[in-house]
Amino acid sequence: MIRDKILEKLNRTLEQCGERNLFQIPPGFEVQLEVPRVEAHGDFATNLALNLAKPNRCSPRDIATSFVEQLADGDGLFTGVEIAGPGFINLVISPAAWYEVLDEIHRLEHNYGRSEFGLGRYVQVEFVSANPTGPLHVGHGRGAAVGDALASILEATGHRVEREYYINDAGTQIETLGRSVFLRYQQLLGRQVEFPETCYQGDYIQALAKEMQEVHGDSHLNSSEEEFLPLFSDYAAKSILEGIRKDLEDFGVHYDRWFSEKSLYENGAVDRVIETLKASGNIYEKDGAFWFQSTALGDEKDRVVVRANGMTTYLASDLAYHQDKYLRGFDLVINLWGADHHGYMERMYAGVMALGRKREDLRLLLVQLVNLLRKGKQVTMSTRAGEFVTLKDVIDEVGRDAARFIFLTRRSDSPLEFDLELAKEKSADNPVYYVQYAHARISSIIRMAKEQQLDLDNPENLDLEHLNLPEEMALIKQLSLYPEVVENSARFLEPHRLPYYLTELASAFHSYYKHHRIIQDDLGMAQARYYLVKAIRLVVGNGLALLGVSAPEQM
RNA sequence: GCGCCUGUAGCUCAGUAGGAUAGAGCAACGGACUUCUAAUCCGUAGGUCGGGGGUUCAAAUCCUCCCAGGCGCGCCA
Repeated sequence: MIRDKILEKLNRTLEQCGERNLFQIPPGFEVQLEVPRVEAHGDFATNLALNLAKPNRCSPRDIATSFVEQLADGDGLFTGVEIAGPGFINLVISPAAWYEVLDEIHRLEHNYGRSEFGLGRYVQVEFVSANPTGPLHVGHGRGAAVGDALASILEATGHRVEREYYINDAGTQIETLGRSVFLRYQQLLGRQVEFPETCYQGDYIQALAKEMQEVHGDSHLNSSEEEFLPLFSDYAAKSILEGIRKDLEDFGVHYDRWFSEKSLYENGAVDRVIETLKASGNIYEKDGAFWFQSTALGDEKDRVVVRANGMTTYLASDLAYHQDKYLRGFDLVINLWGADHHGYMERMYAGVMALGRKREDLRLLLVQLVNLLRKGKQVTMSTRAGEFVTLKDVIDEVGRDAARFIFLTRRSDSPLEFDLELAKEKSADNPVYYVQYAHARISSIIRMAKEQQLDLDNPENLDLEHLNLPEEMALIKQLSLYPEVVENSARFLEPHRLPYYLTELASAFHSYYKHHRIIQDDLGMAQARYYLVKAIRLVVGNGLALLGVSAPEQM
């Protein structure tokens, strides 16, 4: 990579400067290299002289001058080195070095953009994890898109990744679910019973009740709670979970593991983690309950893990769950949570630390709410009343690619406005088509070249010197940034960087396409441009793949 | 009251690890299809980066106070 080459050169020069006592270099000093916003400032710029000025108590420009004098350029990487402004060193890279980017892309193909950044670190991404008490809604879709893309990006950067869904199949909400279905079941059989507001109101409950009636007839009409509850709860949760699983599959999200909360109770993991934390002094008894002393680890108050009535809280199973994660060997555990859980974050970090891990071994990412709109007007949703737009509805209406792209084109911690009408529009209003269209257009060029039986793929007579337009150089530079974009998305756990990059790349391509012909009589020129556009297609395709969005050859 | 998130163009959002003159899309206005896909392109206009202070050679970015919006503060999940 060009960036690495430059950095290496700069660091070597810096070392020389130190050896010759031209100026002092503080220990741990790192050279910063950036792509300047303004073209006139070169292809790359470094502020090293500015940063070294203070420790050396002399002017940045003097440092820059002695540095540049030492900067040997044997291999002709730079065609310009300039000191500018307060002391920036601006570097212009030779076209030959830029052309190598295209060779690299063609050589690596689908591996272009992959890196060893993660060094085999074993990472778990747990996302969606919606309670199996109702179908997935749009908000879950956002979590699904973000979690899945993030996992893919981490994979691409050398991490070993597992995608996991945590099933909250224990606890009161599952009992409520079973009770809800049972009450509807009774109603179906003609019994007048009251259906409390605390029960799940959605139509899907009726459907489940009907299924129970079909299988069991009226044999449970008079069952006691002890009898009906496990049966109805189990059936409903399993059935809803199947629906969730299918919705996610249809959305293109595949999990490596579905982890049952109930299993943590059944195999004693919850009891074990409580005992462990008691032994380590992190859990104490007060008022008949057991408390996790999370304040010692940064939380604002201590939290109950075992209630006075002997029941464990949600935190207890979550502690067991996270202990299990680390026992499975994950170096890093990432959880995507709905924004309404943010009050829960500190105790979870505290929990992880109590379990002997570092705070950084857990990363909790909040996915903010989705505001569903139709033609700019808010679509009202109320889970309690059972009125919500399900993920399935949205996918059916706007399509999987558009939905995923829109979910990913916002930072996940800021609320998202999702306009159903806009998402369906096939225009530049809708960036997903804009990016896909670039891919389709290039595919079309390739088809055309094949139809005309043009020999554009022959490496023998490929001469990249034909690519000398400013917009061609700009495109190559943009392509060279792709690996960094992927790496930074992984580093900061911010998948949204990728769709932005792809939109910009597509924009540069569309403009280029409009103004210059690829296929043309000048075969040398045609061949060079063909090489360039095919590289663009590869990068667009690679990027879309990471986002879980298809890259169509025709639109 | 306390905590977290957010505040950038009319709207939706970017802003790369503190860098040089703050960006894109949409909407508005004006243009471009006998050509490899017009789901496209070109141009114009639009800003006190919520506000005040501070740190720095340099702040949308870091610190602090204030304002506004969202969410959360249970022996609930």
